[in-house]
Amino acid sequence: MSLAHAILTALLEKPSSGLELTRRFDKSIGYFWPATHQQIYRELKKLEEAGHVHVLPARRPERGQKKEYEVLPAGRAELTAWASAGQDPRPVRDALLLRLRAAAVVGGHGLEDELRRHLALHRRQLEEYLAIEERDFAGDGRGDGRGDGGEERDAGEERGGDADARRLRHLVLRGGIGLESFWIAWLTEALEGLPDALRTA
Amino acid sequence: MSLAHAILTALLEKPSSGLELTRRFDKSIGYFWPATHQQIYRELKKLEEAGHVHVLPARRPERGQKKEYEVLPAGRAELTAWASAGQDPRPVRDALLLRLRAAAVVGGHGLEDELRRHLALHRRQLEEYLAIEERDFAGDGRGDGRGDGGEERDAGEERGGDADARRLRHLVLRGGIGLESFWIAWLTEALEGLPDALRTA
DNA sequence: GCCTCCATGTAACACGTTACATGATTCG
DNA sequence: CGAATCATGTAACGTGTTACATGGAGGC
Repeated sequence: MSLAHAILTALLEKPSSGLELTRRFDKSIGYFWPATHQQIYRELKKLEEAGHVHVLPARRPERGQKKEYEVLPAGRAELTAWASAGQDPRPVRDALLLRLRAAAVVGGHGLEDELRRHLALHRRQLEEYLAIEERDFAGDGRGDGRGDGGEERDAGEERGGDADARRLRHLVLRGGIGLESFWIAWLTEALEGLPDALRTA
Repeated sequence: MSLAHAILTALLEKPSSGLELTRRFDKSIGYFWPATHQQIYRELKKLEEAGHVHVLPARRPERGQKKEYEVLPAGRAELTAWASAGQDPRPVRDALLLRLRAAAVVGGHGLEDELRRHLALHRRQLEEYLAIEERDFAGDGRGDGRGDGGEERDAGEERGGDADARRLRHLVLRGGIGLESFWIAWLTEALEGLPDALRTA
């Protein structure tokens, strides 16, 4: 039920419509829990049925009209409980590792290009994260910062924006930075040691 | 369709029944693409319908009797193509990062314990990987090794067991080691900088 | 009027998770 | 014979993915 809680978090930061949520996800929470608008609509409906959110009654309940959602006390309570609950990490599922494993058995030309392509993707993502860090947490030490990863800067309210919240958001961002850095290091190592049989040229 | 290809890889290394595959997954391929026996049975059925594998005709097609599967040429071709194909990395989905993000908004006592618990889990996984590396790739430099992560040592055949395959399997294992090491480092950093408001004691 | 964008949604499918069902074999 | 274990399988559900449908508003 992680998506529901991701939505509650985003809605607490700022009441929004479904599409607005989708766009905000794309540049913040979606970095570590992406979602399409279909998923979000589906989940908003369930959250409403559960009494965790409701539509702001600024009239207009028709199709094609914006519906602004807001978190209800029950939703906040649910999120608070979930944030502290125990939950095992998801098992790793990485197709690239799997493909290397397959290549060990059947070979695989073109793998070098694929590794380079992934390396470029991870470098781009890392740059994006670093830019956010520079913009929102400039001058902060590790584990301390302001903002969460580039979202709602325009909103300008920062109602939960005390130092602790700031530190937590920076910590999350540093998680993303560390992950991308790991993949870049691993891919670089992989490309150095790749058997000639799997090289492209 | 990664699971299907994971199964093809495992079956090429050694023809097996569904349950045998499940058990082998648990200590090798399952480290980066876990699967339950239900998933594996479902997928084996599809692979058989697609003509990628077939049941060895050592009689016994009844329920409750072992069915030994083997990869057909079409299955090997499919796997070879997949191993070289392009495929974007899956987006990250990490609930712990999400919960830290939620805690930045609604708080969350008990998070410290949860971080410590995850730290312990990742340390255990790292030790498991390192033990495998020590056992199967002892003395090898980075990116070169023998074995893939602890499986089928008993099989003793290693038909694809040339130096390249060995190196690839070691590379995959080093991926796992690197990932666990990253999480350990990040969790340690997180625990150091955790706001007092989120600590358990 | 038409096209584009905004916004909400439906439908169908793929895949992972969990619980349970059923037959065969072995061991006490 | 009963219980445990091996082995295969069904069923139901949650969630992620992809494609498409519908209506309103603004611009040309």
